[in-house]
Amino acid sequence: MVDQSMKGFKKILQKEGLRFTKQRQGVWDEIRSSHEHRDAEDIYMCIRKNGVNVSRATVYRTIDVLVKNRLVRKMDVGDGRNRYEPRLDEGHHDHMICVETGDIIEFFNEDLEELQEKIANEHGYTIVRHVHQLFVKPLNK
Amino acid sequence: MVDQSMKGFKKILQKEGLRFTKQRQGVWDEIRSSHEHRDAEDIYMCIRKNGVNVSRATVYRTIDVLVKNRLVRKMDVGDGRNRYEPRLDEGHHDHMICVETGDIIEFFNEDLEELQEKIANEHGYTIVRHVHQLFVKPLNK
DNA sequence: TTTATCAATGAGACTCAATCTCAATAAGGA
DNA sequence: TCCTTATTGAGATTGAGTCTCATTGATAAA
Repeated sequence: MVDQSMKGFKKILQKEGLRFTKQRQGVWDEIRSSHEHRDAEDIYMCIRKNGVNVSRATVYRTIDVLVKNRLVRKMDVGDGRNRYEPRLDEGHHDHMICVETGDIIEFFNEDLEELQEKIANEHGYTIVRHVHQLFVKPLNK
Repeated sequence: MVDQSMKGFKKILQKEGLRFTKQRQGVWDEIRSSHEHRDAEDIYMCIRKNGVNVSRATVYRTIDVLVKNRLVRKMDVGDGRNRYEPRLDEGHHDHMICVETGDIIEFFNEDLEELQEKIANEHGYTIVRHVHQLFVKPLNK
């Protein structure tokens, strides 16, 4: 099986006029390896644990490229540290954040997406991107 | 006409066991004076321009009290600086941010609110608060 | 009024995620 | 191999926001 997402990464580097280095590979490998919503420090530490020598600067720089090219999604959870998740082929979703446990639950609702666009249109705009986070607590208690 | 919102502010300070001082009054007066979405530095500078001697520390501390007691709404626009707007009696709304001009447009849609709660319920949660921002661009061009 | 008590303030130190600098290093083409 | 140019990384810097603590101010008790 061909490593499709690494191919896509190489294509993006090429498009951006950037070289393929083991540091950049390390960053993308690490982010791809998990569907969790992780912060830059966590990603940085894990790459080093895997034996790839990399600096924080390079991690941030590479993440910027990945975010720009939609291989990674950046999310601001409101605690000062951005979180990152790979955008493989699952399609769009938003997040629900449990205020009691910190759990992050993904959700997607087509009606919601349509309604948002409709609201923007009514104001003379079209949506470029959106941030939608529900801070929630469990129902049963 | 009685100054209703200043009364509310005094009541809140009392409830929190805090004294009514001219610095705190200055912060609330300044935020109340405009419906714009301003950052702390802007609010701080304006208070000083109005002749009230206050420090950044006091501005931040007072804003915290106001946010906690829902007299002020804190919003993270994603550029590192939080914005604040007074919560007078207009009720809830979300924001649309124009990526071309930086304009912030307020909107409210009942269906959207209901749909969100429904989605949370389906996952076994209830909404405590939510962040919903549409980053948009003008339709006509 | 005097004294005691405790909250409030503010200047500046500090935090911490993220960005920037720039000398050293590595990649890739000829 | 040599050469050019991008990349890297250690550490400095930034900037919003928070914290410290000595001083000030308000209130209460006597």
